[in-house]
Formats: sequence, structure tokens, C-alpha cells
Amino acid sequence: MRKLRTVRGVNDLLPYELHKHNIVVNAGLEISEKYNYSQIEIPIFEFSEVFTKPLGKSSDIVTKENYIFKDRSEDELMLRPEGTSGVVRAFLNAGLIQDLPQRFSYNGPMFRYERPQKGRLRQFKQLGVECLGLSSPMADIEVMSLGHDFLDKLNILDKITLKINSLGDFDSRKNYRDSLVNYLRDYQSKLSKDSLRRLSINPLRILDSKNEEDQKIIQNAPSIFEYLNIDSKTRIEDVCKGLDHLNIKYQIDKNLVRGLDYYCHTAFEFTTNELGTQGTVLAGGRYDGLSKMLGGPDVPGVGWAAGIERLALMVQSEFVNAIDVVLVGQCENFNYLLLPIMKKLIQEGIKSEIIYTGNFSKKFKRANKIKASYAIILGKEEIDKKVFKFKDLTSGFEELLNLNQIIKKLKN
RNA sequence: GCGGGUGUAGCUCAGUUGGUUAGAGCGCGGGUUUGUGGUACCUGAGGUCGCCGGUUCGAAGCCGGUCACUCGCCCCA
Repeated sequence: MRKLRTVRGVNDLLPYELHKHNIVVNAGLEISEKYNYSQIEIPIFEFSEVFTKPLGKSSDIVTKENYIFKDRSEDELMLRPEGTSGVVRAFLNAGLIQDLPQRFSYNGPMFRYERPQKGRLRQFKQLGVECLGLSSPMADIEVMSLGHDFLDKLNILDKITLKINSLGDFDSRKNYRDSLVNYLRDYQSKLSKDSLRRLSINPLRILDSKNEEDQKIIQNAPSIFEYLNIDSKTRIEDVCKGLDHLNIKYQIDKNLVRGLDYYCHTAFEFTTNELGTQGTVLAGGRYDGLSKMLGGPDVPGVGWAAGIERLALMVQSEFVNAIDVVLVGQCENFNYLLLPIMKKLIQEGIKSEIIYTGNFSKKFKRANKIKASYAIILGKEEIDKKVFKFKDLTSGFEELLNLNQIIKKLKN
């Protein structure tokens, strides 16, 4: 038979892998809930505008990485490449603007048509939080603290660095952008091909170029901090102050830029160097203009998204699928007698499996393989005496007991 | 979209300058064991050598193409 395969960059998740994903998701949802972020679920695809308007025409996510298609009614739809736009759209649709602030958490698959790499897939999962309706820098600090606690819960904080920057408000950013472009124009001949392209599309991106020549040029480039107006400047100072109060370590990275148009002011990334080039594990920032871009009223917002696959790669945890007890009968007919026994055990919260086939030898081999702790054995002798043989598979000790006695022992 | 590396059994990998029937370990099945597992021994199954084409008397190994994986770039979580 010819092997069927999955679509490139779209992977199966087998139990031992899903196990780590679940650790990540559960930790994220739990800590979010404690911070009073309520779980929300939004569609996996939307009208394309939901994403194209906020993300910006210059972003690759919109121009070349999208999964766009038309449905039977000729509506142009898009598989979601990220979560924030959809959450804000849902928030606006539900009229929750009447009841601010709103705090949401979400998790689920996102889709980007990219070249797959380690920690980067075409269908990948994100877990994120959004805090809507608070313009105070306190909200920025809050979501970063939440992200920090999340990574702490996963026991990977020692491998993580938090980098923050301010992109300023719209005016500051515009002024800075102009002066940066002005500066870079003088070096046009020396800039890398990629950066040259970015010069007209998204000049801020040149700041985090990995090209060595570019790096040299950038070193003497004007800094965003020189162009922050008072409001923007105090904001980033307040954010730093808050992090200090929480004893959260961070680095100011003036070259940290966000790729998506809707970001402003605070931008941050939790990164690791354990995952090769895909080091960003949780990232976000403030997006005060997003709601307006979607056609809604001005609503300030701040949030982040974390890559579940990337975090799962860092989590240390082995998948052990052990079982409390197996039930083995002497012959196939006894399986019927074992069914209600298994049901009872399961009702008592005891993980059980009847081993249906094979002779005793085979059944015990399987019991061993699936890491069973105990076996309940039912043969002719036991039926005559109206008991079960209960075996401790670690010690090999066997005794004749009735079901209630067995349950008592198993629950100890 | 661009560049590098890789592709042999379920998994990890050998396979000499191209040579006849492609191997190992682990795992899997059967047995030694007709009421008892782990250990040990015996034994068996499992391969279009990613795919297509070319060179050759002969290709797992060489050449071209293609697909997939992987690392980096772009981009991003």
C-alpha cells in the first residue's frame, strides 16, 4: 500500500507528544485563570479582512504566508494566522466594550504557509492572553508577569531571557521611522538585499537583521528612545518600574521590533537559545490601534501569544502510560464476567483494562508491557470459591479476595 | 520564496573502489511454559534502499530531476 502522508508542515500528534503539549496548555490556562483571564474560543477561519486590516499589508503573514480560500458563496476566507485579531473582533461583536476591562485567554491552532523548521509548522498552536480596555502601563506589566509565571510553571525560566522595547505611540514611531530611513539611505549600497527591500516596506525590521554588515550600520543608527515623546517615555519607564517591583529580570533591546502593524508602545519577547534560530517562545505587546483598524471604537489592548510546540520542545517530562489493574480470565467466556468488574473498578476511579485474548502467559506478558501494577485473575477455581485472585505484579504476591477487598487495597 | 545537509526494516543505524540472496541492535510475532509476566535461550515475520528517469553487462552507492525531512535566510510564536 502506498503510504499516505500529512500535508507539509502539518503533523500528527501522538500520545507521547500530546502529553507535553497538554502540560503546556494546562499550565497556561491555569495561571491565566488565576490572573482572572477567562477562556474564550473563536473560529479557526474568518473573513480575510479580520486579519488583513490589522496585520498590515506589508506583513509577510498577509502577503505570502496566508491560507486564503473562497467558499461556495464566494466569500473570501482565511485560516487564522494568529489569535489577537479574532479575539478583538469577537469582543467587539459581543458588545463587551460596555464592560471594561475584559481579560481573555485562548489556545488553538494557527496557520501560516511558511517553510517548516524546528519549532515552526504550517499548522501550529498558540496560547495567548489579551487584556482589553486598560491603557495603563499596569496592564502591560500584568500580562508580562502572567507570561513570566507561565514559563516559571513550566520550569524553564532559567533558559529564558525577557527582552523589552518601546515602539512609541503613532507619532513617535512615525518621526523615528523617518529619521531612520534618512540615516539608512546613506548606506543603501552596503545594506543587504533583504534590508534594502525592507527599507521601503518596513524599515524598523532592518534593526533586527541578522546580516553582519547590516548590524554594523545599525550600531550607529538613531535610537527609538530619542524619538519617544513624553507620554511614550514615561510609559516604558513605568513598565520597567513595575517589572523591577516584581523582581522580573529583563533586558532593554532597542532593536526589538514587532512584525505586525498593530503594535505600539511596549513590545516584548521571551526568548531562548535552546531552539536554534526559532528562539522566541512567547511574545507580544500593546496594540491600542487594533480595534479601530477593525472598524470598532478605540479600545486599548495588550497581550501576548506563546508557541505551544516551541514550549513543548523545552518541557522535560516523560510520557508514562501505566495502568492500575488488568483483569485476566482463564478462558474467553470469562471476559463477560469481567466486564461488570471492570465497570465497577472504573467507577471507583481505578484505571483498568481487560486483557481479552491469549492464554495466561500471553496475558501476563501484555500486563507487563502496559505497566500494570496489579492483576485480577478469574479462573475456574476462583469462580467455585466466589473470589478473585489478586496479584501484585511488582512483588508477585498473590491472595484470594472478594471485589470489595480488592477495591479497598487498590484505593490505598 | 532562497541556500546547505540528509533519505536503507516500526525505531536507531551499518553496507568497502558499483558485483550475484541488502545486514545489525532494539522493537514485534511464535516457542521453551495446557493457571502466571519481567530474565534467559531458540525461532519467525518484516525492505519497491523516498520516488521517477539516466549511465552501466550490472546501481542502495554514480548523474539528473522530483518529493519529504532537517539546518540556516526571509518571516515569526
